[in-house]
Amino acid sequence: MPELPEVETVRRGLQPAMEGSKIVKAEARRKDLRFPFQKDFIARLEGQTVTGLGRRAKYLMADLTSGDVLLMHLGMSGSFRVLENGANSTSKNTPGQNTPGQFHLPRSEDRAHDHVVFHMSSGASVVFNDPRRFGYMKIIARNALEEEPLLKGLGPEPLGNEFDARMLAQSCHNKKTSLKAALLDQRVVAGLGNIYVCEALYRAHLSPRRLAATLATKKAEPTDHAKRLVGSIHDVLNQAIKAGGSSISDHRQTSGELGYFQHSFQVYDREGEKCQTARCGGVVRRFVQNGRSTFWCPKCQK
DNA sequence: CATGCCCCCTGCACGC
DNA sequence: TGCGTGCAGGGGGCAT
Repeated sequence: MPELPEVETVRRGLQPAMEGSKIVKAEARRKDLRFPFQKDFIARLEGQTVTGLGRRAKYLMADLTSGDVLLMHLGMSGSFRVLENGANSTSKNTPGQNTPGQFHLPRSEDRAHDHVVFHMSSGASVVFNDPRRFGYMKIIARNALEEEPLLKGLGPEPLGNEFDARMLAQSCHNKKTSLKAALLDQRVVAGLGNIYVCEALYRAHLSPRRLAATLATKKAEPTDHAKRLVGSIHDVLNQAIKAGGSSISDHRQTSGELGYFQHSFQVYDREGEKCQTARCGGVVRRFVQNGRSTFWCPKCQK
């Protein structure tokens, strides 16, 4: 599921359930996700109030009253869902349904691959589900965030103020890789993934095979290509966020609703289809680049 | 240092 | 129906 627009959609969905609420109980239902949970993972969560839920690149970051930050990554298949007034609710318990002090999900809501559950004082339960377990959670002291290896090398936010054509040209002018590989590199710009890189390159009419360095002049000044590309990245991300992200396979918003930006893909997963660019007449092709599928129109992306 | 490849894991679509 | 193969939104770790 999760590139920047999907993670941002998740953040907005979790905010009402988590911000300002206390984590009354936390459950880790296995010993690891991609990495083992820290030994004190549960202890550092229970009793803490979430004061804010932010996002950096594809990471969610929950600020806790203790001064810790809960870092969460969705990997390839991670998703959250919010169960309002779940069986953990202390104020709205149906008599006989729950033993006081116990925290259970309604039977019908307990699914395979539910690995982490936060029972919030609001009565909501926040459930992390991740079949492939490429996702992970890690608690970091806020004053140690700057040294955190997982975050350290991240480049600028693509929708942030520092990311512009000048900066993109600057970070690409010495690169020997393709434009596709450069945009997937989270140190160049943080938050794009395979779908949105394909879409942005298509919309900018730039070939994924083009050398990244061609975004800059010899003096590392941005070319028109760089300016066009930054515009396309902004456009595609903003449109996707507005659409609640993309639901390919089973990505859901936290409410369970589907995102719908997948219907707006112009090249991704459209191999063999006619190019949508006016008067192009090309056909969308697929090839493997750095081990990942690239979709593009060889006729109008140069 | 930069680059590219392998691999972690499960589920699903496809061809036979 | 069942089985084998390939592929999937990411990115850490390692060889080159």
